[in-house]
Amino acid sequence: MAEQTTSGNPQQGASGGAAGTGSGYDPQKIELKWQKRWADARVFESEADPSKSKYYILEMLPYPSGTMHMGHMRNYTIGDVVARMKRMRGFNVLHPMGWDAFGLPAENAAIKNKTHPREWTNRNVGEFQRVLRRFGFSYDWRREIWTCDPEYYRWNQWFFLRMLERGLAYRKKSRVNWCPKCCTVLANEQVINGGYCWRHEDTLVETREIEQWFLKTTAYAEQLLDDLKELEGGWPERVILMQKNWIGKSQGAKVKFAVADIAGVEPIEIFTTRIDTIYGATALILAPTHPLVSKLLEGSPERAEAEPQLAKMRQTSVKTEDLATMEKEGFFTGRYATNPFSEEKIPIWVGNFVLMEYGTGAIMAVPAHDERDSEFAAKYGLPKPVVVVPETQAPPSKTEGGAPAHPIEAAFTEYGISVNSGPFSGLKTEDAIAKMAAFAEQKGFGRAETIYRLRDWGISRQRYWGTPIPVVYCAKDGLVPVPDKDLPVVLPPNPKLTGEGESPLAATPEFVNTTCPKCGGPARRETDTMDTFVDSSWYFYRYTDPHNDKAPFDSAKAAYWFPIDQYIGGITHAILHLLYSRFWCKVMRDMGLITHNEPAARLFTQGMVQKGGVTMSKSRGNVVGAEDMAQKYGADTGRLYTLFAAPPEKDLEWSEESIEGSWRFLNRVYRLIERHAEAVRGVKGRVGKIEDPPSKIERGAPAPVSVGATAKEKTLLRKVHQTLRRVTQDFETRWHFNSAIALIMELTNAIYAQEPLEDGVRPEVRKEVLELVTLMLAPMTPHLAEELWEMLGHKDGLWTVAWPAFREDLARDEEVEIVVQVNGRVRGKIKVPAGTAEDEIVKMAQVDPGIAHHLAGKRIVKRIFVPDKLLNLVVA
RNA sequence: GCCCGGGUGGCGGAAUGGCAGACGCUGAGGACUUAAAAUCCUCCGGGGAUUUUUCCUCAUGUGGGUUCGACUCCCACCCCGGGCACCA
Repeated sequence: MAEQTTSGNPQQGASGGAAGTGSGYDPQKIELKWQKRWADARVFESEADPSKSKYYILEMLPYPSGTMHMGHMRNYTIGDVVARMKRMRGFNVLHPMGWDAFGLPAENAAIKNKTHPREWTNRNVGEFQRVLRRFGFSYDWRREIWTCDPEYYRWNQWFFLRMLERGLAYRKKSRVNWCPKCCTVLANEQVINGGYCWRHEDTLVETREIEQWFLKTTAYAEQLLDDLKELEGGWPERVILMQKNWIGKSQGAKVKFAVADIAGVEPIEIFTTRIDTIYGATALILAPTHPLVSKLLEGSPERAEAEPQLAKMRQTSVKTEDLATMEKEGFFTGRYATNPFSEEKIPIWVGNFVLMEYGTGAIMAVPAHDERDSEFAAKYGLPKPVVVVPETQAPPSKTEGGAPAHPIEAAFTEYGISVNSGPFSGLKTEDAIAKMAAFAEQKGFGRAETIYRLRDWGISRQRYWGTPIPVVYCAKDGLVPVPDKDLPVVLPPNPKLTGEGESPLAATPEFVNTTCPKCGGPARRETDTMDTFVDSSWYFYRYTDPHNDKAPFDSAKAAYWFPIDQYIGGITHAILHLLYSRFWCKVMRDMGLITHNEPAARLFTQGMVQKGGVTMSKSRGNVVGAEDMAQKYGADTGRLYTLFAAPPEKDLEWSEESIEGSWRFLNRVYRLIERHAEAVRGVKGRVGKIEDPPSKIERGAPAPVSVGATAKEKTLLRKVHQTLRRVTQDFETRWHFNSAIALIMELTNAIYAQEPLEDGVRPEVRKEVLELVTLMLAPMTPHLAEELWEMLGHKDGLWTVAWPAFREDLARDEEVEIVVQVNGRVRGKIKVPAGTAEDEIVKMAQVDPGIAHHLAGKRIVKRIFVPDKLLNLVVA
């Protein structure tokens, strides 16, 4: 930003008045002026009103950290354009903003600077607020939310208690991901790149066993999957797919294998999607962390050899990315299990590729029909009996037992026909799966079952800057929920934050020591705080009723505003935030707070802003500060460029050179209107108001000159109404803001081409044209548009004005250019009055010298005619 | 490995079966100016023909296909980005 010191510098141009750009466009002055007017007129404040059509548009709430840069602004700019457009379209728009204000960075900063996390948070929120206001976004600031406000997080606690009552919150000891830098537990989803902390991408995550609080997201697995259907068409396909994969539904069967030879050991339960291949199982393989492993090794002849290997497997860090390529390793436990179908004894192994977290932590190995098992079997010399053959390859006979003459090399994993499978031989795979599962259930050693990859949501964090979990532990009464009337359980004001050892709350006696709500005796408070994804799982409901102190929100208000009509945010939240929000919504529905199934009807994921080919971020040091931007060019130029440089869903490469183009364009528009403002000021202009019905808005467009219009006037009116038609489309249906801006630029160029307008264009036509330019820009560059609107002689602010309706009669072309092709190649163009008949155009084409010589000596065998557009003559 | 995106001038991008490269940036030239900036105008994919006007031809990652006509639809492949991944 610094090296631009030519006198074309907009800052000089702006502050120096007419110098620099040669126009009086001074964004610093007009932007502040209009922001103040909007605030004074309370333009963006809205209330639930069932008599009005509502539109709830929401951008994901930011985590206020560091400097706000143009990467942040893209999200809000897109949202603001849509919000303002919908306002102009007469919708009652809810467009709120708030702060994801709890979280680790605040606490880490506090540790580093020996301050309180609140100070860091306050400072950052202050900066973010200032920048968002500086950009003129149309938020209803009365609804602002800070998630670290006790009046907000008390409802996190309230929800937690409700979930506890419903059995959706529970405590269990579990292996957790522990980040040594954060000194806290991470959710599985916060472990990225196969074993690294999501905040410290260079820090390997360890595992520890701790008592944790969980929310039972798995109880809703089927609904979370099923209701994705409701989102089709409204959410990006890939987000739906990512959610689907994350939930990971898998239909199969669980089967119990009895352990042979040793008494008192419970059977080993495996999960398989291919129970039909069970006659081909040549081993059971357990996860290294499977609870039965030690029991099996006890007294086993293989124990001495096995134990060191087991120890090694258990400690190997779980780097998932290596997992996929890692050599499959295993060892024999010295024990055998009985295949309940074949009664065969098969060896029990332990394998490093079997995951305790998925299924039952144990599998049956079927080397002939599974890739991994095949690989494993090859390495350790396990047999590979074939039990399924392709349907095309007719089974020789219902052979009983015995492997085929030659072992197969590759595993056959497709469906086919069962062979060598006892009474199930000869069945098609689908039938075999159904019959064998039924058989297992009938005999009591198994059943068909559906499992999910989705796991319960671990919400415990051993940190200070989050929502305290509202339970106490009493020696007499055990775990006791804090009664609603005692909420919120507030954070102690002066914690000792060291970043080491136990959690800060545990180290604060005045917080920990309390009395039992049941017996009044001494008790200890829970010292874990909640994952901040809890805060963001329902904040958009609070916006509908932000100051309610009786309930998280009023159901009637939520019913009016919900579902969110348009949610906008980064693809980075495609899984976690959205999945948790969907879960929360379903829980609230089951509690009777709301009636809908899904919180957001439409989701838009905008692309990232990059500089130098990488995503703009503070840590990469390639940010373009939003405030610097506003100071140099003004907010409107920043907004316009962000919209113009790329379509909103694609990544945007920031270019200091290109932005000059947006700045120049706005100046060009300003000069144009400045030049004609005086002459048109007294003329009657547009009258369409936001609250008017569509028919009146249409009439609001003056029909100034259908009689006696000059050629210039016709050209201008046609161009402006054609532009309006296409821009309206780009805004409403496609969100192609970049091409909408291109169209307005083209229009501006066309107006300039007709200068001097005084010569042959009456003031009322000039006014119509300039007003439409202004209105089309209004959602994108609202400050400039207000200023221009005022210059054009309007007393009422633009916020009272409706989006204009285009006039079909004015947009229609009188003369069109027909493209003439011969055999599909363009050979000429003919200008004709609109609506000219095909035959006529063919005649003209045949005598057109440029076209005629392509037809010479040939016969026209076919004609394709697109009225007012194209004629294709096929010749032979 | 599987699943999504995407590949168009020097650059960002436009064109949802009908003139490929709109619009903007960069660059070149011109006007204005004592000069510079700003502003305004013109040109700007490759090759070829032509004295100019102009005409032909190739070109949207590669190779096929459908069609009167393909950046657009279909098939195969290559490359780039993202997601998932011993999921039993």
